[in-house]
Formats: sequence, structure tokens, C-alpha cells
Amino acid sequence: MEGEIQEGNSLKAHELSWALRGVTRANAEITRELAQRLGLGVNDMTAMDYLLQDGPLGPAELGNLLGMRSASATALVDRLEAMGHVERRPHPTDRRRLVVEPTVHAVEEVLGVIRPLVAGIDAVAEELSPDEQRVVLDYLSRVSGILRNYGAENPEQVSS
Amino acid sequence: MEGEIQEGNSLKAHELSWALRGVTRANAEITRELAQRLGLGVNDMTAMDYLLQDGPLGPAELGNLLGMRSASATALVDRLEAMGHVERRPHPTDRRRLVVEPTVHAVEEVLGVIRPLVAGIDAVAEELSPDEQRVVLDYLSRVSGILRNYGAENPEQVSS
DNA sequence: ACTATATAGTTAGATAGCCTAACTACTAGC
DNA sequence: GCTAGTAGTTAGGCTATCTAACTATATAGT
Repeated sequence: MEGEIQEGNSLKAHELSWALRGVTRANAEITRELAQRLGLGVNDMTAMDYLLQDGPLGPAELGNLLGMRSASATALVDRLEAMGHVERRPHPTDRRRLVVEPTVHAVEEVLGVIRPLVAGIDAVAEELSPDEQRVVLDYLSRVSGILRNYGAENPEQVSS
Repeated sequence: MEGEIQEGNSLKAHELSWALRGVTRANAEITRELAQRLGLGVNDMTAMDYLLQDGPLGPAELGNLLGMRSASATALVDRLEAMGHVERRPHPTDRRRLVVEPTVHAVEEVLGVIRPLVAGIDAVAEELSPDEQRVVLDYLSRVSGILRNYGAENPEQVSS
């Protein structure tokens, strides 16, 4: 079946996909753990992360990122607001919209917890040579592309 | 602040961490999508994935991987069993335990959906030269290590 | 061998988070 | 100005998780 020449590569390739799996898995675990540590649900934690990393968003926008309905996003923002983690502010131009902004306190608290992680991951990247960085970046971009395209290319396909 | 020599590297390093973030994010999205496509909840979908990739597990073991209590794992296996996706079988040596095994039908159905993704990701890895594979594998392993160590190194730390 | 403790799994009841449906307020296109 | 679409909210229902309590089996201490 497998040619001898390919075998070395294929084994390593599979090993590599397995390692990627390990990363996504560890990421899910650490997200649960951080959420618990901050007294939040996983989605609430992820929402805070999005707000911190991707700038201010509206409730529905946030819910969309998390794959939930706008009603659930309202409830999510309610929870975060009740805990003092975010504030609802009016959108500068569109009077329908709101902007959900993390409070200073929340930024400190959440960043304080995830900073060591981010720093550690950045450090790994910085230890690489520019060429190596290019290789890894290319790999990650391609993988992202595949994951993102799959949803678009195989739409619904409900069954029969 | 940043030295000119560092700057090129650092920018790319940050870009790289960002790309990694993109992968984990896309992974979460695709998991939601695949779960919905198979008529499962996200955790139920993930459980099926674990069962397929990591061999047969007991309910509590499965629940542990998913970060839930054994009672919830019982309910999860109940759901999967009711849908005909898994079967409870007695553990060969320990009479307390069960082994949750995916049914043939479920293996086909789930693998049928995730196979293109796995193939695509494997293909990306296979396009790399052995040296490049080594670089990426090393990167992913280090990142995994950081994520996994964080939970162990910063245990609980409830507050004050 | 006997007892005590720990582990795997289940049940019952409570809670939290998400859903759908319906609604208000606002924007944008014709 | 009317019409259709979008952002956000409320109300009510449902589902997945939780905690607590329990059974059955395994393991460790004496």
C-alpha cells in the first residue's frame, strides 16, 4: 500500500495533524478552566475574549460569533453586565445598535489570567527563525482556510 | 521601545499567534456546524469524536475529557445510545465499568462528515517538506505543552 | 480474610443557558 | 412616506448540566 518513500513523510504528516488536534483540545480544556476560575460559563468567557481581542461588538454580533441567537446574546450580555464585566453603550451612529465594552476591571481580571498564556504562545513563535515563522504561518493559514471553507462548500445537506 | 532588529520578527510572531487563534476559532465554529448537521449537541458531537479517535472509553472517562460530572456523562451516553450512535458494553476486567462503543452506523455517519476535513488537514501537512513538517510539529507540540502546563502550574488560585 | 476507602455508574430534582416567537425601535431602499 | 430589513429585548419552554444520594465493585490497610 504505502510506498517506502512516502512512508516517512506520511507518518510525520499524520503526527502533525494529531498535534494540531492536541492543540485544539488543550485550548478547549484551558478555556473551560479559565472560565471556571473567573466564575463564568464557557460562552461568557469566550465572549469576554472576543471583546478584548476583536474590539467592541454589539450583542447580536457577539452572539453570531458564538453561534447563538440574538435573544441568547442579550441574556449573555445581561449576565456579564450584572457581574460588572461589561457595559452597554450606545452605538455612535446607529441608534438601533449597542456597543458592548469591557469594563476596566474586567480587562485587568481577564487579561491577568490569559496573559501568561498569550505570552507563552508568543514566545514560542518568537523563538523561531523568520523562515520557520513563515512555514508555520503558512501552515496555520491553510488549515484555517480549510476549516472555514468546509462550512461554505458543504451547505446544510440535511440528509437523503 | 521595540528594537529595529526585533521588529520584523516580532510582527510575524504576533501574526503567527493570531493565525493560531484563527485556527482554534474556526475549529469551534466547524464543531458547532458539524454537530448541528448530525443533530447533536456540541458536547455530544465532541464525545463521538473522542470515541472515534481515542478508542472506547467509559462514560465518566468521557465526561472527564469533556469537563463534566459523571451524572451528566450518563445522560450524554443515554442520548447517544437512544439515537443509536453508541452501545454500552461491559468492561472486560472491571465489573464496575462500562465501555462505550460507537455503532457501525455512527462510525460511518460521523466519519463521513469529518473525513473531508481530516483529509484536507492531512493534505496540508503532506505538502510540507520533512524539514518543514518538523518545524510545524515542534511548534504545535510546544504550544500544546504551554496550554497543558498552565492548568497544572496555576492550580485553582481561588482569589485573595 | 475483613474492613475501610475509593471508584464507576446511575437516579432524582434543581438550575442555568439556549431556543422560538413576538414585539419595539430604528435604518435603508423604492 | 412606505416598505422591508436589522438590532435588541421580553416571555415562555426546553435541554443539558449541576449537586446530592445511592448501588455495586475494586483496592488498600491491618
